[in-house]
Amino acid sequence: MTIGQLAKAVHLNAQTIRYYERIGLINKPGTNEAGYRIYPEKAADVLRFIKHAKDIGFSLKQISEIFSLDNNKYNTCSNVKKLAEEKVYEIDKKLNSLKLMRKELLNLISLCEEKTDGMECPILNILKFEG
Amino acid sequence: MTIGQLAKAVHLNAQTIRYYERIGLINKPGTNEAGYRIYPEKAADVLRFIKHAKDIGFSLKQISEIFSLDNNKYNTCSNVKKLAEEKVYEIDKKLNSLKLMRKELLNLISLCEEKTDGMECPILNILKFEG
DNA sequence: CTTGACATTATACTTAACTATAAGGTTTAT
DNA sequence: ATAAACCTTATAGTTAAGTATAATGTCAAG
Repeated sequence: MTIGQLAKAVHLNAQTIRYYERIGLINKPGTNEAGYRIYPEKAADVLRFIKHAKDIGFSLKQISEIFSLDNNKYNTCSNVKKLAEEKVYEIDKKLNSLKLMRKELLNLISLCEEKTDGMECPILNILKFEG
Repeated sequence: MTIGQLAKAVHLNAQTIRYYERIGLINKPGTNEAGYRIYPEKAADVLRFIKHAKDIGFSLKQISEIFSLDNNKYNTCSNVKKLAEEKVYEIDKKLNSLKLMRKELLNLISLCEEKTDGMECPILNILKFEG
């Protein structure tokens, strides 16, 4: 498939895909006689993987780290596995931060619910400088 | 406290704090006769809140949205509460994405563990274009 | 057989979030 | 009293991650 078809399939624009190629995040695909990039099915999976990883807060550089093992002659399955395990650990840290933030917000919300007349909004109170 | 002291307390640099003030994320504090910014204790809490929110993937703009209610004469406690509830919802979406990604990674890892001799690394296999 | 929708490269612009530099004023420590 | 370590504003530079533009080539439909 061409870059335009791929772009449509994964909801990215073609520029972005070329950009990913330029920075070495994805491999150069083969081209047809006209020099058009022709992508295999798998390319869409890779791009979806990237989008997904980005959505949850991984940088392109971090995503590259996972992929880069691919270019390394010395990589063994266990190296790759180790990196995947590190990413799981990073995800766990993010999960914990999010859960904490969630709890704090719910806490603020419940303060609001306890608010009685004449009292200032407790959330704003916490967020203001000159309290 | 001065900007330097505040910066040290929250592990940000002073430039960043001034930058936050410039973009309107935080309020201008009062100044002493020399024109030095003098911050109240609460400023550290606010900056910590910002760092925390940033860490888990909120942009400064999104954080501003929470704070901006502060400058709005019409804001009532229930508006603020509503926004906090929306943020909880955003957090929940992030949590779900992260959990999914975690599951996918663990899945890849278990494929590695099932790998037998002569087989290519299943993770790399999935991430390669020309499979 | 030409018009419009695609593709190519190369270069420049944009936004977010800093970070550094310059040119100067103030405070503290010796 | 003078040097170091702070503060001020204003301006410029940086990195990440795109997005847009220009100039040109290719392909498919009427």
